[in-house]
Amino acid sequence: MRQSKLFTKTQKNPPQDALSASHKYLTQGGFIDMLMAGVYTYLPLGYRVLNKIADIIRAEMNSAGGQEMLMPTLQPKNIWEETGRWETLKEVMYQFQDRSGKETGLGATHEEVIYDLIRRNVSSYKDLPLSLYQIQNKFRNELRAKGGLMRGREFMMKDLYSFHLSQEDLDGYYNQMIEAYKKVYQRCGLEVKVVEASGGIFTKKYSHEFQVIAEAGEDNIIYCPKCDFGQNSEIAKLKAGDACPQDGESLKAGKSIEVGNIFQFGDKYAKDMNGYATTKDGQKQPILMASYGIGISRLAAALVEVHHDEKGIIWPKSVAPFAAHLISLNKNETADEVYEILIKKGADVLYDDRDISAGEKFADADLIGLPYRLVVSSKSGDKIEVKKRSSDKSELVGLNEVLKLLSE
RNA sequence: CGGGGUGUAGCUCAGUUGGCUAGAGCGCUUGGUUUGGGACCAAGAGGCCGAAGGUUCAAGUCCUUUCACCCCGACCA
Repeated sequence: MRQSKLFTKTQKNPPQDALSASHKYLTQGGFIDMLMAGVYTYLPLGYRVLNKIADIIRAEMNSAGGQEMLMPTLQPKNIWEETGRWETLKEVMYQFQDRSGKETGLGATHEEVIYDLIRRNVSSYKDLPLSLYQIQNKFRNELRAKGGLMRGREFMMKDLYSFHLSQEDLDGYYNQMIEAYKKVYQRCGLEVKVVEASGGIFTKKYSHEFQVIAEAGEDNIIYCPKCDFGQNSEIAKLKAGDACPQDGESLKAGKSIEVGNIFQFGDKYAKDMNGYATTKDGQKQPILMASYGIGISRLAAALVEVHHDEKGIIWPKSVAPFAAHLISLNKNETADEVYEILIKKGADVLYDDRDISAGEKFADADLIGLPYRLVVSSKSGDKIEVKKRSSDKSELVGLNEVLKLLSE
């Protein structure tokens, strides 16, 4: 991508009322654009990040047996009435009448939709267990949207639902998903705590949250600084200073960002929505369900909260919108040639070919935060100056080495 | 929804006790000089001062209403 053709430009002045690092840098760098409070356009750079995250999630969900599909956002009242959630969720769900007067809602979550699908399509133990997911925008009428992508009214989410005929089977898959989630965050470059939490108004059963320690977070947790153990302060029986039940380390208290939440519904939906399947020996058994969510747009915000400095974002390689930022200085044609070669070799490069001063290019590169900065100028001769965004040191290397670096 | 704050150019903001044709920096356009950390010169374009109503000879400025955004709280798959 040539930066001269890139839709967005960076802003020299960050939006004044943006306080969190992610809100500030994502806006300033041209990753997102606010349409209304809590509702954002994902601009080309931002959408690339979300897609990188989504691809990692897809890979891990698929290898855990998940099948991707896409459910409707527009939903009828009747299925929500079956579970009583049309009423209990009315604060957070966008509900309205269409022009014929029919009560309709926008999807805040999809248990009702998917369970309706399951009860009509699953009738035998042979069809189970089953794991289905989607990546889609969710709508929640938050009392107060805040922090850019941190808490939106429309936001991108991966939601997976699993179905089982026995609690043992469900437990096993639930634990498998915890491991899959850990892999997702690890691959995205985030360190998470697996936090015990309440099921809220949605389930009486226990649930787990995946929390990233960050000052900008809205949650308070007790956590182990060494392992991934944690408890949400809402339900925590342990205190800071107590010994971690996993490794005995002294626990800490801190603010965190919830980037994932999983929980078991057990047979609630089977009872509310009449979902049963026949077992091998002809018995009718309730189809158990568990839900697993990852807020993708919030995850992107959390990444920025954790990976930034005073100049801008420092994207981990796996989720960066491009692998490298190629910069041409001193109006030389070599940079053009280098760009063409890199593109031909399949490298994922943003090329700053604009006719502006060096300082401006460096400042933009720091703000946008691609993992590698490649400078081609009269000074570098036939070499390329490579600098990691996370480091101050640079070195001159040949084109082949650059290609090797980018393909790692 | 309670508390606090802000709406003036694309962005960040200034605008005095109401007073002439509403300003700056950045960005944008044109021309030129520059080119390793947000360069410089010159000439331009760009505003119903968030909206509606009111007070006044006169409103960006005062009053009322309303809309929007931010922050704290409450809330929160």
